[in-house]
Amino acid sequence: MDLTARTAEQIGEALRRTRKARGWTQSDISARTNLRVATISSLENGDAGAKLATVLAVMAALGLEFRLVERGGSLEIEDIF
Amino acid sequence: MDLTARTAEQIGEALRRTRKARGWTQSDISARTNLRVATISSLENGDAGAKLATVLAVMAALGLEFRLVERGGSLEIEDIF
DNA sequence: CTACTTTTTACGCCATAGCGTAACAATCGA
DNA sequence: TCGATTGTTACGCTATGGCGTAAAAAGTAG
Repeated sequence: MDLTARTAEQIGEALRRTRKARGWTQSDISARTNLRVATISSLENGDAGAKLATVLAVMAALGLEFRLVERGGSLEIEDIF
Repeated sequence: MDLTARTAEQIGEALRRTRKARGWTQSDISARTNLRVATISSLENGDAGAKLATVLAVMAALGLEFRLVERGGSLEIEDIF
């Protein structure tokens, strides 16, 4: 499961996929973040207008963190050693 | 240079670091994104209220992309093969 | 110390995120 | 097939992001 994202749609997809992988509902995320289910829904559907705080809250609830990497940079040997 | 981020502050720092590494000014980013210099400044200083679109625009200008990874998950062997 | 560049902050304005609340639609299990 | 859970959409409301514009503050080279 590669969770690379350059767009709000890709971030939303990644969040939804992770949530499903955890077996959770949007309501579960809502409870853990104090965000409304509607907000989670909107975010998962790729709302680019969402606030960074909102994204970070959901990420935290899912136990995820961001890594900012060079575009297309798919695991080079220097990254390992 | 590890660009892992869980907070708006960390994202801002990562963006600023990358920009400096490219030898660019906020004004350069502004030109490439049509965002105001003030907006770039605010973002680099950790504005959690920033819009996702804003973050993504700056990321694109810097040639960066997001990777959503398990918290603390620092390169496990399964990620390589 | 002085000019120039870069970054930060301010003000008025408009657009919209996320809230409470609620209804509606879609998905799923028995 | 149907009841129930889950997800999407809507309305009015308040708060605030990012805009244009501008000025002040901080950093840098000479």
